[in-house]
This record gives sequence, structure tokens and C-alpha cells, in this order.
Amino acid sequence: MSNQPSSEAEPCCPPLAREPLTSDWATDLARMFKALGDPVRLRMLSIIASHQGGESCVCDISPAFDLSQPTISHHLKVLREAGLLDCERRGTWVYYRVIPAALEQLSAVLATESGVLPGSACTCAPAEPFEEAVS
Amino acid sequence: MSNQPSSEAEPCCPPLAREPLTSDWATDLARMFKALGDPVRLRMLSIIASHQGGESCVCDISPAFDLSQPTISHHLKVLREAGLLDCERRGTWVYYRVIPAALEQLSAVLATESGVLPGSACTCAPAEPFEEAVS
DNA sequence: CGACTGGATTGATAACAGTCAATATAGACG
DNA sequence: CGTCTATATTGACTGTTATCAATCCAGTCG
Repeated sequence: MSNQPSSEAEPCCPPLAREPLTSDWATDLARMFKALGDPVRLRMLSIIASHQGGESCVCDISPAFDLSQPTISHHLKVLREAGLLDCERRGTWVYYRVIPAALEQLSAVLATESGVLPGSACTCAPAEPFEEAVS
Repeated sequence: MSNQPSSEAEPCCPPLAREPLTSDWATDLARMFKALGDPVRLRMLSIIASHQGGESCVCDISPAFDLSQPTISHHLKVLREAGLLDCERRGTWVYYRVIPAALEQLSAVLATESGVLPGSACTCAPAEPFEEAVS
């Protein structure tokens, strides 16, 4: 189930505008963008990302939404399966945090030539392998 | 119908991770991300963006997909209504081109602190009104 | 152990999105 | 004007998604 996008297959993240995306690459990216294509999930991601420590417990997220607990859980799962979030259980609580490399990848793909520093070939960092340190 | 996102309402594009998105802002962004959440549309965008002159005729796009003509048209419409594409009729043909400011906006929103140049407050350019100068 | 709390999973339902065939529209051209 | 080409729109169908109530699972704490 956990479809960690094997982003390592790609040499780097070519901006969308450099050359037509391959079908596979587009599918991979679309999965992530689709996860972002919901106001609730975008806000969740933002809440988590902006929370101090870069992570937050579900109980910190839920109150921001007028949705049932299963629905909250569902959206978090979608973000997780898209490879945008990571979670870790700590006692009774589950903490979520964003995967910076994923956001950075998407950001880089959307960067237009004009927005990129002139001359720079690619803005995506060398994908520092954020440690899998899950308990 | 053309829901040009009144991006001018926002002072700038705060990265997702700076502070929780407002509900309105999230709705606006989600509409754009949702449009990107389909492999076909992502490829279309890429084809158009990477085409010389930054624009391309529908007849240049269609052959890349094994889809019916109405479906192609539908996807282009979705991208257009999301504010990502612009189109112009020239004779018998319709030319599409990306709206760089829109992509740039999304890119900036996703930029993580770590990816942003340290100290820089915001990566989104002051939305320079890219000139309509189509050759 | 047994109750309690935080969170995930399941199952059902209603809304939505992707696709196509058929049809319509807009401009070019004879 | 009539026809042809390129694209858009409509309508129908199907698969997917968002949501909730009910239930389950994992830790915690008496």
C-alpha cells in the first residue's frame, strides 16, 4: 500500500516547462498533486508544516475542521499514501510531519524558467534522505 | 466561469509551512492543485509549457494522448478554469499557453523553508505582469 | 484484567470526475 | 451559401472520492 514514490529513479526534477513529462513521471506527480487538490488536505498539510517542531498530533489538527474523526483520519491517510506525510505513534498519540523533500520536488517541478534564478539548472535539493527514524 | 484567482488579494504567497492556510486561500489553491492531479493534464501542461514559444495548438497536444477529442478538450477546459492555462483562437486553431504566474504561485506555496534561500522571506516574484507579447 | 482515550478501518451513500459518442459552433475556402 | 476542418459542448455511463456511523485496534491507567 505504502507507495513511496521511487523518486530516486529520476535524475532530478526537471521543471514542467523544460520538456514534456514522461507518462510515468506524470502519473507519479499527479498522485501527489491530487492529494493536494482538496482544501481540507491543504490546510492539514499547512497546519502540520507550520506547527512548531514541524510535526503535530492528530488531536492538534482535528479541532481546525468541522469533520468527523474518520474523515480526518481518511484525509491524513491520503496525504500519507501520496508520500507527502509521515507519521509516528508516540504513546497514545500519533504525530504527523511533512516530508520536505516531497514538497520541494513538487515546488521544483512547477518552477517556471522565469521564476528560477537565471542559469540555475535545477532547484531541487539532492534529496537529502530524511531518516526513516520511525520508532 | 473564468475564475481568475484574485491572487492580488493576498499580499504574497506564504509558503505552506509558514502558517496555517486560511480556508479561502486553501480552497483557491486546492482548485489549482486538483487540476494538476491528473496525469493527462500534467502532461498537457508540460507539453504546452515546453513547446517553443510557450504555446501550442490543440492539434499539437492531441496526438500525445490516446483519448477522444472531447476528452482532450475537457481536460484543457479544466486547466483553463483553474487559471493555469490561457487560450486564444487564431483562425481555425486554438492556441493554449500556461500562465506562468499561476505556476509560480503554486511553486512558491510548496517551497519549504529548507529549500528556500536562508533568510529570504518569500520566493514569489512580485507577479511581474508577463507581457502578452505573443510573437 | 477492564475501562478509557486516541486513532484507524469498514461499509454505505451521495457527489463528483473521466471518458466517449453525438452534436454544435467557428472560421476557412471554394 | 455550402462544405470542410478544428475545437467545444451535451448527455450518458462508470469509476472514484468525500463523508459519516459503527466498529475495531493500540496504549494508558486504575
